[in-house]
Amino acid sequence: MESPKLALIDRPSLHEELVNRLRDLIVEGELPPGTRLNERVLCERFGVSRTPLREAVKVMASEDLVELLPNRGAVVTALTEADMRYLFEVMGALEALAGELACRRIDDAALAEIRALHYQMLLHHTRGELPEYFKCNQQIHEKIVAAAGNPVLVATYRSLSGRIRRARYMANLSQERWDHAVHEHEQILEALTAHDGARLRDLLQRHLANKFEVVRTAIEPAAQQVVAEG
Amino acid sequence: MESPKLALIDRPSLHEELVNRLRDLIVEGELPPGTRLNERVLCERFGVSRTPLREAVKVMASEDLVELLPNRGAVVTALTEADMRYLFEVMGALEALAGELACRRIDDAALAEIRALHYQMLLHHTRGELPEYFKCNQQIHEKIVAAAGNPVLVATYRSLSGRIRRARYMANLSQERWDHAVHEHEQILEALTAHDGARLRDLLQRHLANKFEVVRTAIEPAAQQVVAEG
DNA sequence: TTTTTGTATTATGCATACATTCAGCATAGA
DNA sequence: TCTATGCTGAATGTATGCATAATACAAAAA
Repeated sequence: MESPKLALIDRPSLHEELVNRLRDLIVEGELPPGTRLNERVLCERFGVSRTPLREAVKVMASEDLVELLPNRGAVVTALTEADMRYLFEVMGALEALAGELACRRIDDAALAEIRALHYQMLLHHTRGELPEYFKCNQQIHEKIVAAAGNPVLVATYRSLSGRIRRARYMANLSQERWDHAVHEHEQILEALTAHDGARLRDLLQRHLANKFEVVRTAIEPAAQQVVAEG
Repeated sequence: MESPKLALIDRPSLHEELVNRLRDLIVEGELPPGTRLNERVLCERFGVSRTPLREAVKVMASEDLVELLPNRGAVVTALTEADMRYLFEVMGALEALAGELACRRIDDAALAEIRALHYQMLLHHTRGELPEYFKCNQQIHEKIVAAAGNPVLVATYRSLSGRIRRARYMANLSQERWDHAVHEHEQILEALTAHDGARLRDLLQRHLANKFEVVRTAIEPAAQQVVAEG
C-alpha cells in the first residue's frame, strides 16, 4: 500500500512563501525598480525574522529580480530598454521552440483549453477589457509552452516571463496594435490546430517581437521616472 | 572625475562563494546525485556558520542543482535521462538563437578567438586528450553564445549548462562519435566565418542533439548507480 | 517472527544576538 | 564658504541559540 503522492502536504517553507510575496509586490509595482529592500521593515511587514527573509532575497537575486549591493542590501532591479530587448529575444526563441514541440505533442484536451481561452480573450478584446485580456493572453502563451511537454522549458520561460510581467502591467497599447495582436493570435490558433510546427514557430517569434515593441514604448516614461528617483 | 568601475573591488559575498564551491563539488562528482547536504558537516568543511551556507543552498535549489526536502534538508538533484533530454532541447534552442545572432553581431576579434580555440581543440583531438578537448569545446560554445551579445541569453545558457556539466565529466565517447563531433565543429566554424546565420542555427541544433545522444549513453550506468544508492 | 508504538537523538527551520561596514552629519581647517 | 576628516547611527553580514519535525532504534504485543 503506497500511494503517497496524493496525501503529501507540501507546506511551502517560509522563504519560498516570501519569494512569492516579494515577487508579487515587485510585479504589482508596490516596490518599483530602484527601491531598496530594508530588512527590518520587510520583517515587520511579513512578521518573520531576518533569516528566512534574507534567504528569499538571495534567491530573488539569483533570478535577477533584485540586485545585491555589498553591505548595502538589495534593490529592485531596474530594467532598461536593452534588458527588455534581451529578455524578449530569448523568450522569442523559447516560445518558438515551444510552438514547434507543442504542434507535435499537444493532445485534444489541451488544444480545447487553449481554444476556450482564445475565445474568452476575443470577448475581452471586443469589450475593451484590457487587464482581463492580458490575463487570458498570458495564460494562452503559458499553455502553449506547457503543451511542449518540457518542464525545463516551462521553468525557464516562467523565470524570464516573471521579469517582464511588471512591464506588462503598465502596458497601454493602442487600439491598432491591439487589433493586430488579436489577429496574430487567430493565426497562432490556426497553426496550432493544424499542427503546423514551422508556421507556429514563425508566428510566435514575430508575435513576441511585436509585443516587445508595445512594451518598449510603454516603459519609456517609467524609465525616466526611475532616473528621477535615482 | 568619475571612472569608478575600474577600481571597484568586488569581493564576492560569502554565500556567493559558497554557491561556487558547492557547485564545483557537485560538478566534479564529489557530491554525487542523491547525496544529502548536511549543514553541520559542510559548515565545518568550509569554516563558515550555517546562515550563509543555508542562503547558498536556497540559491542552488532555485537553480535546480539541489532539491529541498521539507525539514530534511537538501539533496543533490539526480538527473534522469528525460531531464537531460529536456535540458538539451532547451539548450539547443538557445544555441540556435545564439548562432544566428552571433553571425550578425560577432566582430573579428571574437571570431579570431573562437578560431584559435577551435584549432587548439583539434590538437587535443588528434592527441586523444579528452578532458582538454572538452574544455576547449565548452569554451567555444560559450564564446559563440557570448558573441550573440545578449546577457540574458548568456546567463540562461550558463545556468542550464551548469546542470549538465556533471554528465559531461563522465562522458566517454567513442572514437567514431568523437570524429563526427569534430567534423561538426569544422562546419560550425565555417558557417560562423561566413556569417551564415541560418546554417549555423541548424548546425548547432543538430550538434546539440548529437551531443545529447553521447551523454545519454554515458549517464545510463550512473543512473543505475543512483537507483542502487537510493 | 513480524509489526507497531514509544522514545531518544539528530538535523533542520526560525529567531535573535554580535560584529562590521556604510552613510550622514557635524566640526574644524583652509 | 568650501572641503576634508572624524564621529555617530543604522543597516547588513555572520554566528549562535532554541523549538520542532523526522529518523532510528528498541521494546512490547500480536
